[in-house]
Amino acid sequence: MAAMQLFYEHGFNATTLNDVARAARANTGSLYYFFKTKDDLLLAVLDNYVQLLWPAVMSAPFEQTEDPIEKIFAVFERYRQGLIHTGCTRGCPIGNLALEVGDAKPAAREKIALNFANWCKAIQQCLDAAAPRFPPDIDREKLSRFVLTILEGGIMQARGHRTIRPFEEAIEFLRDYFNRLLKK
Amino acid sequence: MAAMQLFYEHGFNATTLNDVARAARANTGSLYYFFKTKDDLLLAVLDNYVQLLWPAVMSAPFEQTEDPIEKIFAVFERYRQGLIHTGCTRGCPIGNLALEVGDAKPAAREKIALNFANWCKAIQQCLDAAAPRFPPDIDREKLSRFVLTILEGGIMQARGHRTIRPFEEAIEFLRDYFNRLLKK
DNA sequence: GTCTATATATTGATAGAC
DNA sequence: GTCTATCAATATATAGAC
Repeated sequence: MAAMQLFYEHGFNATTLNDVARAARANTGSLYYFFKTKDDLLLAVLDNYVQLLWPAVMSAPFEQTEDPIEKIFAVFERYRQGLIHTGCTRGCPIGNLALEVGDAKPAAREKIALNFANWCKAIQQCLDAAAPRFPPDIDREKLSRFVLTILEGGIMQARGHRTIRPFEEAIEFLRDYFNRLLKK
Repeated sequence: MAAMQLFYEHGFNATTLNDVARAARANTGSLYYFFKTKDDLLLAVLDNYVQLLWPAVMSAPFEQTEDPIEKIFAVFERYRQGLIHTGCTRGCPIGNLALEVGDAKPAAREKIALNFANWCKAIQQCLDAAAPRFPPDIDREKLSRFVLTILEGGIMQARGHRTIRPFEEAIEFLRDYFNRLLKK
């Protein structure tokens, strides 16, 4: 799906159907055989991201280590490598779309929320696996959302400053928070 | 400045100069007397946000309490009220622009980075004022960026889910982290 | 400085041949 | 299913009167 890459690189509004068709080595007319409107194409892209969560995001980092907490940091390391690889010009495709078209397109926003929720569920699996090490009053579902908060906020600043440092610092603080949270 | 409000509500690319002119009760032709291009208008808007940091963002929350740490949470409360007031459809105008046009327009990105840096500086003033209560190995400049990370990440999820909860949870976790960090 | 009018390009989308 | 051709609308931007 060529649109996925283009929306990721330039955003939804800045990508024309001409761009999409050219990248797919087709013509604009052909696009409309598959997608009724440009918004429909966006929804298809967001559905695609839902499908890609495990194969493209979680599976590799999760296999790198047995420790559930370290799995989380392996996921962050994957995003860190992505930022470095693009010179901190691109971050999280879902986060980008959340802020660009979130409120204007209800159907898209719901799929964005689903992407967020599924991402958090994967992280919560790790937190649950380490449940005995956490204080009993810690809500691990909320904590999984806080982990995403740190990821997205760190990515945003890395892109804003075009340097990986704010993202790396965010990882360090998350590490410090976990250290203070987890039983020794 | 009408463009500021429109970029905030609909984003940069989704706002036309016609929209801006109409909101300013003028005509598109008039806009070009003040701004050479649409990108120039964006830069002016971002400059405006730099000027507004203290009068429109920091001053009121900072005056609400003497405790420097509570000043920070007063700032978060201000953003929380903003989210609630708009039904979680709008968040941080700088964050929006950072992810929508950040990499495509270098001049804009630099002004976005300046907005981020100044925001963090204000927060760091609070952290420095509470310096003796922090562990000596805590880098308060980095911590100020982590505070922004949590703000922006929390706003993003609040908008994605169209509910204030993720933002409120982020505040709770920041509070918990500070509690664990600060000397009793 | 603000207006009207318009140039030029591009947009999302459609029609119909093959 | 993919193409060519094209529509109608809209975009940014300009020219020149007042």
